Amino acid sequence: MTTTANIHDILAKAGIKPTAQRIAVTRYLTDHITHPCVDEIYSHLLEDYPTLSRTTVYNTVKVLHEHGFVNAIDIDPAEGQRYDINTEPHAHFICTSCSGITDIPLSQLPQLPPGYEADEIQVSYRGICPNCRKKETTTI
Amino acid sequence: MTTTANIHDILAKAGIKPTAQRIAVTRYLTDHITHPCVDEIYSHLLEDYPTLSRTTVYNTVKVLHEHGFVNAIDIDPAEGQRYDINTEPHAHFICTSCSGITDIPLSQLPQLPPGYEADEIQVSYRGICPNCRKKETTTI
DNA sequence: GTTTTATTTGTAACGTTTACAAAATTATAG
DNA sequence: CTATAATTTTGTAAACGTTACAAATAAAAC
Repeated sequence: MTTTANIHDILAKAGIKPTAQRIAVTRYLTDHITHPCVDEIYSHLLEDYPTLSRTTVYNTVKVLHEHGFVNAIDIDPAEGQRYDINTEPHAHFICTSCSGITDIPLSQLPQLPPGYEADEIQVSYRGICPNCRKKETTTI
Repeated sequence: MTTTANIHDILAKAGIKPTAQRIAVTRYLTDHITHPCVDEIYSHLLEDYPTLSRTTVYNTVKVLHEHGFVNAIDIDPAEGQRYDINTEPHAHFICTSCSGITDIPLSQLPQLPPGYEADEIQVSYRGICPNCRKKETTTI
């Protein structure tokens, strides 16, 4: 279980000053593994931190990303960048019907030709998720 | 070889009225497989089509995408969506040093769990390309 | 040739993100 | 403990890619 105290220590150990705002953002990301965008994090935290600024959330996810604590995932430029605290290699399935994002395990990573070395891999699928396919066939 | 006449017929056959602008945009994409963004297409075509509108380029790539003639690739939300006339499954290697995008063959597609069916797959790597790695080791 | 339809154009607006400076907070030194 | 310095947060303004929309243009249908 990732408590506030844990997050405090993890940030401090990485040289990131563990301010209340940074802990809150990190906590939101660990508690909501739904690949939220900045605005989602911001509006949810606003209830508990009424003075929170959107810029602070942008700054924080940037710091977290630079330290490798989160992955920035490029799904749709139109709706803003999303962030994923799960940095284990895995794929994302984006349902074109319900817009839901499902984590898909990657049994084996696609290989790169010799000479290339990757720091980050992103694999994303687009299609109809099993849930929406079910609805389609039963209601139509 | 893909001539203007070819493109004309391909668009017409798909039910897309082959206007001069649409042919020009499609031609640019077939001649420049460098995954250009809308603005790149627009500014290059502006020389030959001085009245061309950015909106027309947006409209055209949208139509081409809807008909499956191009893939929209999500690389960096900050710099706009890129388009790829090569719709064969392949990966993209983005060099964090020179920002170049290299096409990488995909020997085998990552598998999806049962129940999922994908219309589109995107695989992207981020790292240092062989070219930049060479420069690093020789100049430093 | 006139009417209808489709396309192009240009401007305005939208949403996400960055730049920036002022305010607030936290750390450091005496 | 107080004064100073450094860092962080905040809020506004601006940048950027993109979309909405209506007027202008071009093409098609009759």
